[in-house]
Amino acid sequence: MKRSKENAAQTRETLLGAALTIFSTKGYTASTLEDIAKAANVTRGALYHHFAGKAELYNTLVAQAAGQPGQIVQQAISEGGTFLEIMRKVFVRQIALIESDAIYRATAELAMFKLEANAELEAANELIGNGRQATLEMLAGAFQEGIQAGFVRSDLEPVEIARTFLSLQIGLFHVWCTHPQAFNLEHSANVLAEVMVAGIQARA
Amino acid sequence: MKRSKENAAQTRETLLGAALTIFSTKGYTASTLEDIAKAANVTRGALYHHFAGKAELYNTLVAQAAGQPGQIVQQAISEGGTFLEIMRKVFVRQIALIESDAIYRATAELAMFKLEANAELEAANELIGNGRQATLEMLAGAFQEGIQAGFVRSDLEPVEIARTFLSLQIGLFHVWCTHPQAFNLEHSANVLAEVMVAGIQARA
DNA sequence: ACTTTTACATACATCTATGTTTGTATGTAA
DNA sequence: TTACATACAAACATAGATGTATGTAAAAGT
Repeated sequence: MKRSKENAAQTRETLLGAALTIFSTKGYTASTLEDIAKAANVTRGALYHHFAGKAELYNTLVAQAAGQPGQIVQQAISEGGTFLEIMRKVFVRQIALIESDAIYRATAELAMFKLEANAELEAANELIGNGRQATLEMLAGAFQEGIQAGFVRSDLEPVEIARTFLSLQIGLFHVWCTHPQAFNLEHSANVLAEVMVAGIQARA
Repeated sequence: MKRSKENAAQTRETLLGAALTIFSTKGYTASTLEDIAKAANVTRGALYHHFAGKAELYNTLVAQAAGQPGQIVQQAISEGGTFLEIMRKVFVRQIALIESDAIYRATAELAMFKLEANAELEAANELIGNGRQATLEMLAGAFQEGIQAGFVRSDLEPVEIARTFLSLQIGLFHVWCTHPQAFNLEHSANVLAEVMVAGIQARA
């Protein structure tokens, strides 16, 4: 039984992973610190050594995941291209993130759809809210430019279009979370992007 | 202190209402039967007399709310009209249901976005899943007809369009639940419906 | 080589929710 | 009007989760 510094860091990571697994399986509230410790092959003593409690575990997980969507939008915008290309790119990459990164996916599902009201978790919720707000504003800015450049129909407010975009994404994620085996996420994402783009582009 | 039959039925209703309120406020798992009983001005004895436990309270609530979305779709389709009219109608009525019926809204929010994993609640989840499946199929059928009638572009599969429709609705509901004060639900719903319809209709 | 932390395990004390049981007043029916 | 059922309240017994306090071996610093 070694307990070097690197070993301790590993234990910490293992605990975080175990926490995510247990949270996803049993839900946050019903998850016991004993469950998590056992899944990480340590005792609650180790858990309390690394984290103040259950809330800190959760907040740490969310902090790792939040911000990624915003980064995608920022990155796609900075890469340039026509407006509609950017939109598709963002949509596709968000979906790719969900499909490829199991940790992000589980965290997002947990935080967005599987979390009951909890005063202790305000910090994480605020983080998520801020991230979404930032994403919304970046998207709205992009739509604004798209309108001025003549790519996007001008009868809709940019913010509303951005909200449509976000809603579509979140809704698809939700539907897929509830019935993952019912359809192919990537395929549906392409259809949604297609419909969305067709719906907002300026008519010839 | 009367305890006639009618009075007992009233107590039962009060308990259900209190349960929804407490569930919405504290989340299902963290809600205590003591909390619920207290909110209904009775003791846990009364609660256990009317319901087997917490799960039965929840299942009863969901049973009351599930099926309403499907009814809206069915109703709108049976009323006839052009395809795009039907689509708008469904979208608007769903949103209206959410805005006008506080009990439905709270139940839906609870069941869709605020419920942690729980084996006891499978019955309710299945109910919801079946309802959504039925809605999806009805919508897909409508889209199929819309395509054949030439209203809807023919390069998309009906089921995928239906999923787009559902995702948009659910996503908007979710975004609104997390930031109810940030925007006007009805207004955004109209924009989404507009974008959606523009995105799927056959090009001239 | 000695001391001091670190990284945990173990044990304990407290609290809270649950389910059940028992008690009782009132309504209802024979 | 008497007998029983209903609708609850109150008390209890149990289990499980939390936080903390203590113990301990190995690692890290001196």
